[in-house]
Amino acid sequence: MGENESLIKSRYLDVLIEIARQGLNEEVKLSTSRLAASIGISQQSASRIMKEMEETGLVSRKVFIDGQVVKLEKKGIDLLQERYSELNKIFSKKKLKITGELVSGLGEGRYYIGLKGYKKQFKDKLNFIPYSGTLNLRVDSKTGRELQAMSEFILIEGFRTKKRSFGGLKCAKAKIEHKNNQIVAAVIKPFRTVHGDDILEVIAPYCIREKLRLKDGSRIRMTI
Amino acid sequence: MGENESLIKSRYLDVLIEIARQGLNEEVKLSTSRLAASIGISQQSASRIMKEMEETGLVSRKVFIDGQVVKLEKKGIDLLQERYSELNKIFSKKKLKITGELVSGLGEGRYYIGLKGYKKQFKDKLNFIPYSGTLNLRVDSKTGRELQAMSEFILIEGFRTKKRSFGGLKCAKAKIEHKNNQIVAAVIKPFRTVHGDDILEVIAPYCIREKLRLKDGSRIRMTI
DNA sequence: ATTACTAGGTTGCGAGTAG
DNA sequence: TCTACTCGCAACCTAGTAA
Repeated sequence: MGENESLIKSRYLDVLIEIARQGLNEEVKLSTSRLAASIGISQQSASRIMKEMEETGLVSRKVFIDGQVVKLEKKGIDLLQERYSELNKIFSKKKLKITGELVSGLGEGRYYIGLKGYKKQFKDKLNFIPYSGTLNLRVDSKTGRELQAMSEFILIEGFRTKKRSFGGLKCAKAKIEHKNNQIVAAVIKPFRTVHGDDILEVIAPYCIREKLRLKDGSRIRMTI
Repeated sequence: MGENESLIKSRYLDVLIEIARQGLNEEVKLSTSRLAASIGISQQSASRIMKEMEETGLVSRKVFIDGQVVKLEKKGIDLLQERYSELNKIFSKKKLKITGELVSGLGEGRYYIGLKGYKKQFKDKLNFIPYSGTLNLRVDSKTGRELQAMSEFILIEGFRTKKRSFGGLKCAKAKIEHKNNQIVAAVIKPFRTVHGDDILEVIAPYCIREKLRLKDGSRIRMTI
């Protein structure tokens, strides 16, 4: 029944790159033995793979008695571009440097963070179990908005108990900088909150306020 | 005899990317089944592959009874970065747009291009057999220098006959733009030349001057 | 010099399952 | 849940070779 086997073998990517090096939008001469040598397989395998890639529509070929020319097809170029943008996302993550001033909260953070419905998600998604309490930081509102504009948030889902429902929140892993050390933490942004953009709620595996002997007005630096 | 098998399987790259998405320099939780699901293999294969990658030194792991955390090692990050820069080179090749004015040459281009020692290399490396003659283009010297500064040249080696030796040259594939068509060509840059940076010698599969009915002073546009 | 077939060995895969 | 073992079978590899 010839199922639509559209899974692309990882190996194909090596070949696509090898072709692309020589030309992205043109026919290039690439013999099976040269390809074989450059990606470290046998000439026979190179031959088979190029045939497969042609069948899959990644490349088109013109095979002659004394060689072949090959050209990347849209599907092949798309695959390369997808990989490129994945890697781009990984390596060009721009770090946000934030400086803020410690302020008093209302103390309700302590209550919410402790709830099981959130706690398990924090553990799974942030990779630490937060201390039951939040650190409230005042930042200038430009920085606050920049943070809001960030795309890469981790989502913590809301949940409901018999008595009431609790809203979701998004958060971003952060590192608090302190005497050349970095302390793992996270900024949380509840979807429903009383705070404006200029107040950040920060959680961490333990009580930062005590650990770093901070008091209201202390300045804290963080990277996100 | 346990040879130093340091060939990296293509599949490993998929895994490295998957880890890197979650954190480049930190321990991340990544269960074998979640990895399996996200790159489209079985849990068993994911388990085997992660073990292999640990042995190869691409990642380090801490395996617990109920999961594992994994962290990219230098070798793993290097591999990702290498790939990234390969793709970067491919996609961020900045195209040079050149406009020039046709001028008369000394006619010696015709002689050199025709020599077998060059001709075969042109065929192999440029993918066309050039018409025996060059098109001389005057460009402004800023453009000329930009071209010289380009990194990606194809090298044509010099050679010697019984009588004399002929010097090498570098060249760059180019497209001549003419009435919405692009004509394959190449700019050649002999290492020893009488021309300054402001004169480009262009070769093509046929006589451009006749084909496009050009005469001295005609303006030509090219992308490299 | 090419491409690519066949043949037979090797590696990789994942279902089943233990811990 | 988790990791990871065994094992049968499928996929993949390359040497030899034809064209």
